[in-house]
Amino acid sequence: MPELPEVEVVRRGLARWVAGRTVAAVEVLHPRAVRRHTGGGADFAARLAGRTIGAPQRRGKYLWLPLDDRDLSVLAHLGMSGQLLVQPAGAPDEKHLRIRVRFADSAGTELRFVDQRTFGGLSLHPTVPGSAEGLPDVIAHIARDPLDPGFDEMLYHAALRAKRTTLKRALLDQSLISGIGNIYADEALWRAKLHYERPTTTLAGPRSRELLGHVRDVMNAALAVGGTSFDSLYVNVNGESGYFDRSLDAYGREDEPCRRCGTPMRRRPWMNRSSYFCPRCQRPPRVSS
DNA sequence: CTTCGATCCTGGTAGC
DNA sequence: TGCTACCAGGATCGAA
Repeated sequence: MPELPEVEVVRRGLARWVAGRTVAAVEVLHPRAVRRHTGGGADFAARLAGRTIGAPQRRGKYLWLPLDDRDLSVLAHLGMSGQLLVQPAGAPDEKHLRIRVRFADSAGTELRFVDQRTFGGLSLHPTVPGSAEGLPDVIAHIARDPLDPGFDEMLYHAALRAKRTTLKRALLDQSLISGIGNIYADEALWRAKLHYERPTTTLAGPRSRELLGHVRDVMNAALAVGGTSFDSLYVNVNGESGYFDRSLDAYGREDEPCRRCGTPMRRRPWMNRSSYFCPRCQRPPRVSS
């Protein structure tokens, strides 16, 4: 499941292998992969052809490629299973190949969007006026992520505490703080010894800063390891958690001993997914919702 | 306005 | 063995 660290690794791969190249032709093989593009697949392909790709950018789990005149950007979201691969033009199509981008140069590689579950996709959007990075207008509401130098920490802490919700819901709220998904939310909460259902209103400033620190730490740790699975013809993305899955302390560890206290970890159904936590280190709030 | 839950999708696997 | 049911989950949209 690509969250911020995985998407950042992909961004770096695109920066190296795709930036500066001019698009020759685009092939949309599955309409769902361009469903966020209002004009449909043919329009997406026509508008992208002939354009030159600028420096890839990222905010949270969103990735985008500004185009030459900065009027439009290609927005990409990997969803749950999306991959952006740089492959030799002659390589056999992947089973779930959804979009192919051919280039007008002699490098011999093409960009492929492969996505089994089709939660992800590509689309073209006007950029926010004055945005140097070519921020697509449709993601202007997405908060900056905790690794962004422009992340406003004071604003975040105040907004978090003003929410009438629970900690994990808030961590997953991309308009409050972006880039966190189910895996890193559970990891950060475990590190902070906080229960996922604790009301945000009860989190005092110091604890909130501590939690944010753990979010950053776990993401940086994952990023450091994720970078190693990169090679030249494969813009990373193993869709999985990369090498970091061996370092997870909470996610997926039901019945395994807590790495701090040895108590068996628990899994609880939560919002049509799961929450993993240590019942001893992460005590539930007194008044549970 | 804010919060909450259902829904989209497909492949792997557990269970019968 | 072959089938069904369930699980993974980010973002969106409509309901409360």
